[in-house]
Amino acid sequence: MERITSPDLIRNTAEYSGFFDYLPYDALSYAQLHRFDANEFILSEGQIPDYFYLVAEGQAKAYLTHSNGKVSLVNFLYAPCFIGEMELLNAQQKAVALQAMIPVTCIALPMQQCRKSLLQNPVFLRELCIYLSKKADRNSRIYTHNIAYPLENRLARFIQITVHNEIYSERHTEASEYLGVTYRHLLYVIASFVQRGILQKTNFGYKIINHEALKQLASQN
Amino acid sequence: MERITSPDLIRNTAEYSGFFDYLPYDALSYAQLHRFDANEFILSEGQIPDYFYLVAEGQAKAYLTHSNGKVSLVNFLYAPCFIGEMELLNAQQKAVALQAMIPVTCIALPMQQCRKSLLQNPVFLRELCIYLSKKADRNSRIYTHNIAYPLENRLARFIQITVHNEIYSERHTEASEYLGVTYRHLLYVIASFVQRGILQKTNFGYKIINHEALKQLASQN
DNA sequence: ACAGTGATATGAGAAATCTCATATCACTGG
DNA sequence: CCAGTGATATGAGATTTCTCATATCACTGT
Repeated sequence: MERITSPDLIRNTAEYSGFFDYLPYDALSYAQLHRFDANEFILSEGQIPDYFYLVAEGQAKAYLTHSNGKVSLVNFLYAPCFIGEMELLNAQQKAVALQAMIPVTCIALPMQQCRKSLLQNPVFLRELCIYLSKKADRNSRIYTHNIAYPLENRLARFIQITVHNEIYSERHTEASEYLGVTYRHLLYVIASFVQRGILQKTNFGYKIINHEALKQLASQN
Repeated sequence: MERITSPDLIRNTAEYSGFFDYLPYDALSYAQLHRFDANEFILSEGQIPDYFYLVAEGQAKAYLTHSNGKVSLVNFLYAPCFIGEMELLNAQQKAVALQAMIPVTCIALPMQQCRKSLLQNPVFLRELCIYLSKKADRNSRIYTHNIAYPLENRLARFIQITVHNEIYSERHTEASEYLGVTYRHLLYVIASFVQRGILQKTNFGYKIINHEALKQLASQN
């Protein structure tokens, strides 16, 4: 983790990410930038964070470990988002692990110094409420969809969400974790999509050939 | 739905439920009580609520309809909780349907008159943040558990959560909806529990006979 | 009393998903 | 260059879960 304390850089980042509009001025005066490399752990599981993070750039994945030792991917976090809000609110549960998937840049606010100011600021609290309510809603819908549909529909949807330049290139290991199925089963369904002329394997991923069929599968929601 | 406007009754309810401590006084002056009978719809799907509800008593279930017409149970709501927070925050997504499972009593705050006051009150906003963050966390853990474990573990856990006086008596229709499995499959696993001496069928539900075995199954998390 | 409706219960075959095994490829560090 | 590691890919059998069908029970309203 790299720490940056240059006020100009912090301010630029805050403005660029949109966080500047609702951060109290005195909280911002304590801010640092924390940069994490890809694959670095932003937080390990159960760790109590010293900083409230506003994720300005990057994405991460959240893990939790079940009591039988099995590790599950909970979800992906995409900037702009928050990390540590439960601890900020003194409402902590056992923290999940967070691992950067690509380089991640956070505006880091030390909790001790900033908690009071943040928790008395209605502008900030409203934004936090909006973020949390959307997060809760989105997760509920994802969860409900996952329970209701077989993998082929869920994968189609996942492909639509993650496709870039017509190419689906997520790591199967991560996709299977996220979709809650075995690697083998994911591969089986992908092979089925290829056999059905929906996807075509290329050197750098899978190209979507039949958008309509994919859309049909994805829209079973 | 029954409306009550008696200030004494409203105040008593607010105090009893704990909501009184963080409702702005001026919001409370607009409050009503709304009472819903069991099975009554508190909100239908997609309905934009006129009131922000603080659920003081009772429980409800939340449904959403997928694009293929399939209806899924999203989760159960237990008092004390909120209804309509996304609309209050002007962050509405398509609303889920909410149906009372038992009689439900809500403190009803008209959004138009109360929004401004509520959204400027740090005490209220903090409570809302805490509620939303716990809700998001709890849902994520439930979702992750559901994806990671087969039905027998999930059912064991569900039984532990809902058992009353040693008796599990949830309606199979609701349990199967909630657990995201077919009725038949739920019945199959329950029959398996009975055959294994974990549960015993009685006239009014299933009695837990082997607590240790149930605990073992439930704690695979 | 009876029809209608929702809840409960079982059997059987089909389909989705898991588990295990095996192999190849790509990248990294020594 | 090579060993180690993680990612990708396939086959096959086992297990979990779904679908369909059927029947009975309990309750409600006419």
